[in-house]
Amino acid sequence: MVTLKQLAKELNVSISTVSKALNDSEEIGEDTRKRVKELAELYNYKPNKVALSLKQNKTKTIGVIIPDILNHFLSKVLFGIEREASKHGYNIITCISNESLEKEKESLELLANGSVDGFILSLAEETQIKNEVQHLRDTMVQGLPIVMFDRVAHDVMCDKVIVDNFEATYNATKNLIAEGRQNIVFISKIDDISVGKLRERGYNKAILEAQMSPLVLKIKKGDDIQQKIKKLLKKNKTIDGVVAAESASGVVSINMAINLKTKVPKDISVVGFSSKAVSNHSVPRLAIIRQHAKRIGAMAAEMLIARLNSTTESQADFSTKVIKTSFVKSESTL
Amino acid sequence: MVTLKQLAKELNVSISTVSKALNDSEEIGEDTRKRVKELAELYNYKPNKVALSLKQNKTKTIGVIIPDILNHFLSKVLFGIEREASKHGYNIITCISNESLEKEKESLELLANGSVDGFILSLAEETQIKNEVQHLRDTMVQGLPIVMFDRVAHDVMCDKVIVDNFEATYNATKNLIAEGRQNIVFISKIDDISVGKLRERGYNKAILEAQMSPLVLKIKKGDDIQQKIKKLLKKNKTIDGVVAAESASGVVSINMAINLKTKVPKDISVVGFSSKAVSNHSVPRLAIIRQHAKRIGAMAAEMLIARLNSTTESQADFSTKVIKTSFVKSESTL
DNA sequence: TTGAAAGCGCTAACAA
DNA sequence: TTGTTAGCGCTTTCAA
Repeated sequence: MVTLKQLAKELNVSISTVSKALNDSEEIGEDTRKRVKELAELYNYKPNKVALSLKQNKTKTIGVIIPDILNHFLSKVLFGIEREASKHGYNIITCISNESLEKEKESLELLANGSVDGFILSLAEETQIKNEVQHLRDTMVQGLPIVMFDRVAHDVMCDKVIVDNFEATYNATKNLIAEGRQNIVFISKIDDISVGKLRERGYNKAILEAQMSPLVLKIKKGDDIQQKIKKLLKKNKTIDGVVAAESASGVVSINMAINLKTKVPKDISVVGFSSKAVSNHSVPRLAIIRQHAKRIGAMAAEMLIARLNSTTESQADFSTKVIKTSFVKSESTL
Repeated sequence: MVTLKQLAKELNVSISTVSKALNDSEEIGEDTRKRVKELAELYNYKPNKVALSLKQNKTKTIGVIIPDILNHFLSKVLFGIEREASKHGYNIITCISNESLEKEKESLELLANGSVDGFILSLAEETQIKNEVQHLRDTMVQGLPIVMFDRVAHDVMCDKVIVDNFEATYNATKNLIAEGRQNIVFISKIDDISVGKLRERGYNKAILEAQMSPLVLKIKKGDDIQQKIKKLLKKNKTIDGVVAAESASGVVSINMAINLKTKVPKDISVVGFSSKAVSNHSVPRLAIIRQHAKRIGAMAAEMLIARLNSTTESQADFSTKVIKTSFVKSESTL
């Protein structure tokens, strides 16, 4: 890489002259400026990012820590973050906690050494189970702002972007009830994390309000999801509605129901959190609760960048944005 | 963040003493070393990454440019890269080209200013269509090594990690033929990119060798995949085999066949490139050609890091690793 | 055993 | 209009 020094030497001027010329300083004479710029162009000079970061004490880089990149929702959020960040000239360094508290801590510490200006993160499952948040507080105390999304720690003061999980399943369940469904089951693979619990609660509330009794199927890591759902449907022939906490449960429910000669949506309605792409994986398509993942990511990035740009160390003005889900009907419900 | 300077001041020693003490230099006396380390511990001192990068002229950061993060295969590769990189103390900066040549160029240039030590990338669709590679060569000339994976430019000299696409579909198709299938169709959403073409060629070769005639369905962006496949199956009642270039085509084929009262695998066999997770999205499960995405990512990272660590500017020893696919049978074939 | 000083590449206050 | 200098945080050579 060419440096200012080399340009200066070749042009027989000082380093600062070159620097100023390239930054269009008024101080520099027209012809000098031109000469400098031409040579810089010729050599394809680009200011060294690292030197700039050191000098200006900011890196224009955001640390993103997500629990699982294979999760379609999370990778979509990442997409949203990347797009918004890059729009503002920020890069993102991505770390994957793999649902582990230890790895989350490690990544946070590792990047809190000047590598990034702030963080966007969604908590690891283990972090949520153990409810440990000290590492998050420590990071903020060091002057690195954090924006949490989706799986947030409510007792840490910071900016947050969340989804109306409770309302979403509450409404979805009410919809099925309004269709006349009598025996609605809630199926979830994400029973351990905060958002999973909220979704279950929303379902529960609607069921109890309708004086029905809740029925919940929890699918654990390593379970054969097809077998679990098959068993459930075979055992409970009266099930006529499914609310799924994530896409796999929804899609498999439809496919398995059909395999068992149940008509969808005549005999059973299925609705679940999912994306449009995955909803294609069943015929009929899954009716989906959309989370607007990209918008969540963009919003998180926006909030973080705004905070990084704000001069005032405004302490207590943290805000929580709720991105409302929307319901996309399909042929899997009446 | 605490700096060496602050520690030095508080301890009434020089900056270099502190630096040496923390790096366990032999030069420093036992007790001084201890005092320094204790205070550093107390203040949770961490060496500033940016300063180190500037000094040592390397960032321990890898730039990863991928065309699409919502693609399950690509995000799995990313996962593999991240894990391997982090094992070696490297961070990754992720840019998403969104299949655009322009964005790919931009990202490359943006990071080639000292932000990263090298690149791992998979080409954007547009880059492959226009077959433009100058930006890749330019980057390498600047001294930044590149490792390409999956969608590679064969006429750029660099390390590569690829999949045996041709052989995979050739063998898969031959398997279907061996089952006695007579009318096998190839379905693809990724007709425009190199790997898609290779997969089609593998299918073609097997078909022609068996003296059958190839039948190919191409699904374009924006197409309704369910409708396209439905139409195909309805029109060609004799289709008894499907080779899918990616998971969606495979899964939808099974689901749609069943919807049309075709028995899988009795009347029709389906096999396709996919992952275990997505193969769950049909009953019976899709028989899959596994690409070992994580291993591909890990291998790419390994190759790049090896090159970064090699002192010799060994020019002509670029290598291409082929990660063989494996076939995972299921109930969607005989 | 410790410290001073140079230098990585850059910007900016100040001097000429 | 141009140049000198200091400094961002760190390592390392050389001097004390």
